Amino acid sequence: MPLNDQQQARLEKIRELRAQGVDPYPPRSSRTLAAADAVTRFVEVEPHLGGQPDPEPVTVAGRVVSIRDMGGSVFSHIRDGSGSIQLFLRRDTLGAEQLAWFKRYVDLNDFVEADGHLFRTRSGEISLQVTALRLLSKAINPPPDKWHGLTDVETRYRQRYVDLMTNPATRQVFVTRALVIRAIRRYLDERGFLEVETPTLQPVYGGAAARPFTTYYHALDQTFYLRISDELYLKRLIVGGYDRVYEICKDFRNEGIDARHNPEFTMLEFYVAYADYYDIMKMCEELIVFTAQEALGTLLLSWGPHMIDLTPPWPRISFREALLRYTGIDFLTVTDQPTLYRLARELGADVRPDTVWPRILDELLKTFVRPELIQPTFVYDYPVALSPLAKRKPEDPRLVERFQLFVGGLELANAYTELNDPLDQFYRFLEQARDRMRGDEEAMPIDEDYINALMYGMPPTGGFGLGIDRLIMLFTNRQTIREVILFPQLRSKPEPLGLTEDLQPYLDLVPGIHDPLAGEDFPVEANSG
RNA sequence: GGGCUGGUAGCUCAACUGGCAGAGCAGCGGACUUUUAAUCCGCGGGCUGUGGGUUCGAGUCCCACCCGGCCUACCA
Repeated sequence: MPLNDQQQARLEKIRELRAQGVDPYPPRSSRTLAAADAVTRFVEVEPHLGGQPDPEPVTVAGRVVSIRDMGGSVFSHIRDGSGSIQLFLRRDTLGAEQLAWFKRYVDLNDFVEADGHLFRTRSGEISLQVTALRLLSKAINPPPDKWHGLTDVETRYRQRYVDLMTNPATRQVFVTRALVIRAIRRYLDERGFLEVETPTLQPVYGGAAARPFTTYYHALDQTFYLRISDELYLKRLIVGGYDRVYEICKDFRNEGIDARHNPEFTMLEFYVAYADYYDIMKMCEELIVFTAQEALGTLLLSWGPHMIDLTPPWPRISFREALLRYTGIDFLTVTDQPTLYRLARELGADVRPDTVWPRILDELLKTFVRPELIQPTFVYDYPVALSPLAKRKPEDPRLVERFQLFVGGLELANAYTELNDPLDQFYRFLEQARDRMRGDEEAMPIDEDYINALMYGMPPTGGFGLGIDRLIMLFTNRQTIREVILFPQLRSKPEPLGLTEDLQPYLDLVPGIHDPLAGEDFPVEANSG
């Protein structure tokens, strides 16, 4: 597929510029003010100017995002990271030759810098009366539709750079994302937490129920796994004597991709010695409220058709009550699988005759409870079989001290009083091993070293995990996790963009290259992105 | 994995029951010295996702495949 007419025209302009001795990609800019700062400056000095342009020369720079050619004058907006400013290129000011040069060689998407004087146009827009203009970087690809922007979802994800340069809303999502993560760090740092880094490549995976990605470590001649969780490492650090640790990291789960799941996602986990799950619940509430205030400045969130109010305290409902309320089933009295299965089927839950008892409970929670929990809600005290790393409730060993936070129908956080009894932990691992033998690929393998760590003694500890991506979804009102991940996972395209072939005729435009390699018959292979 | 749905110009989208593949923006040429999606005149631009098939004739119908989206399943 050859380059299109617009790309060819722009490459020809590069050829002409090179021939004129103009570098289309100079190494430096001499910008003196960001676009937004230039506007601010003019607002400040304007009262003293008596309607005249600011006599102080300034230089602004940015991407050309619009050009309106009026003949003897041209209006053009340029945009940098701070914002945008209008350039006014006037034949009388710039000179006929420079104006013609601009019209001939500058296209949308190019980066330019302009010297000139700030002033206000008749229609009231603060602009730069341009006295000189230089090309900073020549763009070969034109921008998408100036009014609709780029809307094709696939292209938006595959070529996120185009999405970002076109759609301000997309840029804002990732600004919010950064603010959220910054606020989380601040909250934890101010409370004496130690930020740590634990292995991404793990010889034994654990801390969650999921299929891992597998890789091979040549130097060690051994199979490794990309972490599905950092939980077991962080608790080793509690054993080691740190009282408060946290890590924000990518976890990897080799599972389906949908609106709430990306195989590679960002998780916050923190652990607090001498705390239990009630303490953690309180911190969870504080952390999310703090983060919303810092990143959004409000506790009221639009979420699809709903308004979510994060004002604490958030309601707490036990797993048992929740199930009772939304399904009428009391799981503490329905302890046999066949009866639970029958009741679940009567409610219309998608369970099979061989679905094990705890999985049916989980299915009921997901189907009937979770979608109802739009306002922030803690569900607590889970059945032990669903939670192999959580401590049992002393007054009822069928339950564990665990809670999950649901907001907007999303499972946002998961926490428990950590199981620190090495023998009980060993027993839970054995149960997992049994499930594994029965074909549950997601059951955890036994981690002997972790048991060994617990055998050295771990203080009573509360632990917490938060899905950062889902929190960002909630804060930015995005219903798809892909919208809050810069480069979400997509299947590779079978045919590449074709640039490897198409660009070869233009290699002579690279300065200093006398032997362009293009004539050599090397295989045309490219990443498809 | 299953169901539904989509892929047409650089971008956003049309094209009835199978009958000459179109528009807007962008581009190219021209006019215009305060515009704001500038305006006006003119002109180019297509492997209709890929490969087969049916037909006098396929963007349209059939089959297979590729890549998306939604739902579902899986994801304690």
